[in-house]
This record gives sequence, structure tokens and C-alpha cells, in this order.
Amino acid sequence: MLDRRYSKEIIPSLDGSQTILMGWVHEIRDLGGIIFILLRDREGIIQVTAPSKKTSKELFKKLRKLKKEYVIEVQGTVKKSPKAPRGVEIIPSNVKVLAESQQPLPLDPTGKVKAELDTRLDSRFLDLRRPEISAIFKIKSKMLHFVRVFLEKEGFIEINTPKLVASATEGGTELFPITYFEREAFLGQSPQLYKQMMMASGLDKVYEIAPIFRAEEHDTPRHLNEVISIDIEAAFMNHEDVMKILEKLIVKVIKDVKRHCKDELEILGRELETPKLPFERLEYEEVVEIVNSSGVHLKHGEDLSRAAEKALGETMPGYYFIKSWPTNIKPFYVMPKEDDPNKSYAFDLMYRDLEVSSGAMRVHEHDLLVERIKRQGLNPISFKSYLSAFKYGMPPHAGWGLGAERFTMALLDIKNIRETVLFPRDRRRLTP
RNA sequence: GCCCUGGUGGUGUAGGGGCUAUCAUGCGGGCCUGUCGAGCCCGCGACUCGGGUUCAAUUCCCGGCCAGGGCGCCA
Repeated sequence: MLDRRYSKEIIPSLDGSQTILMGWVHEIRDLGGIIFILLRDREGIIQVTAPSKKTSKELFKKLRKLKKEYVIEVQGTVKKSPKAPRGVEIIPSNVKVLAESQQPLPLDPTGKVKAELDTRLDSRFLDLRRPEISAIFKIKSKMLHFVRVFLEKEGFIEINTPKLVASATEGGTELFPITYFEREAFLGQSPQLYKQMMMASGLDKVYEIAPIFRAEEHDTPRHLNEVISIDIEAAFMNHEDVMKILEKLIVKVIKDVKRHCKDELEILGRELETPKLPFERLEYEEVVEIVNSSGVHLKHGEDLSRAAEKALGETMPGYYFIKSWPTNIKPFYVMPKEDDPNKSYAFDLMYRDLEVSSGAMRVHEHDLLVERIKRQGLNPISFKSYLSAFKYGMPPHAGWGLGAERFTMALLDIKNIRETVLFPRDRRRLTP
């Protein structure tokens, strides 16, 4: 029995050899005396050519019955031919129909007729049959792989923290409530508290790549209610240490993606540039100046408005950090500066006008943490199990969270985050 | 949640108070031995939902739902 080959593996030098291919009928061009079938599989498209003279009547009849997107198995001979796309084609000796496809299709996998994003998401499995769509997810897969390889090499240990959580009292973002037997529970908005607790465990450096859930009613091309967060936390490190890890990771992953996803990047027409290290570090105060001098009003102490982000993005071309954020617009666990408690050791990593990551050196002193929780209008009692980790030897630590989808958008210059998720969850979409 | 724009065959579109509702692709049938956005001929298939105005609404008005863009929210 012959092994199955992918279309990409069929090259002119295999001329004369027998092969088996499995895939979908991408297009059929029936010219009467000769039938061309474009067979599509994960790796590409190969032409199956059946001239009536060289094809049995039985097989020719069978080929004529094929329709678009049928799943077929083709057994045949590789033939080198300058007339064929890529210089090679398959002369079939046998074709098996493995699955039929209803007509008409909900959208056109050849892409000749454009479909809107909404239509595409409704039939995502068909949408993924277009190479320029599957390329996004092949690259996202590699990106996550290279992130893991990098972090493991840096000595990080992968952990898994619960996504079913008890507390809704962390403040800030809205949580999705769920029924947990006779109690109410919530979907986790961030592994933040758990990964910090791990700093008291002696594991030193941990990371998690997992979904986070936010019940915000945001409705923008940059937000979803379920995304993948790449989180790290490292003991005995400060903000600058983890910023260095972050920028190193970004550069390494870009290099790896460039090297290992050449075909996909070409399909997407994306020329990736490797950023230079170190990334520029802007003080929050500098950012306020830049934004204001560009004509967009921004008060000292305020978070960036969308207009401010855009103004910044105009000035700053690639990846850059914003550091020394005002303490009171950042979460309770960020460490205020000792000499100026109104400023903090929090930072954001931006790509042009898009926030891709945020992190900080954390508060590791129990009493200060309690005070910070109170100052934010939250109740320390609801943080009892979290706080107890700070009582028995909590080392200084720092960490960050990097949005996997936002990073994918930056990598591939994608404008709508929905393009980077197989089955996105937004304000209205819950299916498929 | 707010503002703007829109919703017409399976898909993407044109149009518009009364006419056989445009075009492409698709789908069905026919012709064709080198297609590669194949070509040619015949046919099929649609006005988002609810209410209102009107002799008449797919078209105008109001509302819902949905989409795209912008913003807000996003410890």
C-alpha cells in the first residue's frame, strides 16, 4: 500500500512514480475530452489531469460526477509537465469518493467571490479551507510553540490554574457568573492571583498559556470576551528583568516564525521585520507630552484614550514600552515606587497603537498589599487565601501577561481580532 | 452602552413608491482534449423582521434584530 502524500510533496522529480493523495475537490474544469481537477489538502493544491484517451471510461464517468468540495482519494502517476501548474500533475488511475458535499456551498472556498467576516465565521470550517485563512492559524500555532520553547529555555515551568473561580471581588472588570452546584462561581478573568501565589511555592519562574474571560460589553476590533493569555511570573526579579524577558521573547518568536513559516507568510503577503533590542522605553510622563503635542488632549494621571493610543502609534512605529504608570490607574498588586508612590513599576508593551502586554513588579509585602486593596475600595477578606501566600515568605517578584491574539494581530498586521480566533466570542457571537 | 452607515438569490453586489428587480459568482443542463479567475449557450435562485403612511412599500417613517466603522467600558 502506498503512503499518502501531501500536494506540496509532489514535485517534478517524482515523474513516473505512483502516489496517493487525499483531499477536497477545489475546482473542476471539464473541457469535454480532458478533465482537470484541482485537489486541495492542508499543504496546498495539486492538479489531477484526466485526458479521455489515457483514462478508462469508467473512471472518466466517475470524475464527471464529482462536485466541488467532495472529499476524494486519488491514486495515480506523477507526471512532469510544463503545462501544469507548478510543473507537475497527477494522471489518475483510481479515484474514490470518501464524502460528498451539498451544493451550493455557504461560501466560496476558492475566494473568487468575497464573503463578509460574519458569513465566514458562521461557516468557519469552510472558511479555513482557504489557504490565507489557515495560514493565520498555522502561524498562531507556531508562535505559541516558540513561546513555550523560549520560556522553557529561560527556566520557566508551565502551570495550569483554575478557570472556575469563587471570587467576584477582585474589582474592575466584569466577570461571567456561572452555576457551581449550589453556589455561584465565575469564569477567571486572569491567572494573576494564582501565578503570584506560585511565587510563594518556590517554583520561582512559572508561565501559563490559557483562556481568560471578560464580561465587558466592549464591541471593537481589538476586544473579545474570551482570549488566550500568555502569562509569566518570576520571583527575585523586578519590572526591568521581566521587560527584558518580554522583549527577548518577542524578537525570538518573530525570528522563529520568519524562519519556520515562510510559506504561510508568503501566502499572507506579510514581510516581518525583526525589531531591534532593546525596545524603546517611554516614561508615562513622556507619553503624555507626546500625545498632547500631537494635538490630542490627555491629562496627567489619566489612562490612554483610544485617540491617545492612535496619536502615539503615529509617533512610535514598532514595539515600545510605556513605564512608570500612575499607581492609581493600575491594579492593587502593582508596586508603587518607593521614592514616589504616585508612580508605579507597571509597564505596558505596545505595538504601534495596540497594547499587547502589560506587567509590573508586584507588591510582595503583606501589609502594603492589604493597604493597596483597601485603597482600591476592595475588601481584604475576599482575598484571604491570596493574602495568606504573602505571610510565610513571599519573595519579591514581577510578571506580565501577553495577549496571544493581540500578538498575532501585530505579527500579521491583522485589523480585526476575530480573524485570529477560530471561533471568536464577542458581545453577540456565542456560536459556532 | 452611545454615534454613523448598512441589511436585495447560496455568496458578493446594482437599483428603487406601481414595470419580468441589475451584474458577477454559484447551482442544474448542454457543447468543448491543456484548463490554470477556462470559454460559449439555455435555465434556476433574492428585497432582515414587526408596525405605520399610502390605492399600492423591497423602496418612505418608527422600532427590533444583525453586521461594518468609530467611541466608551476593559482591577
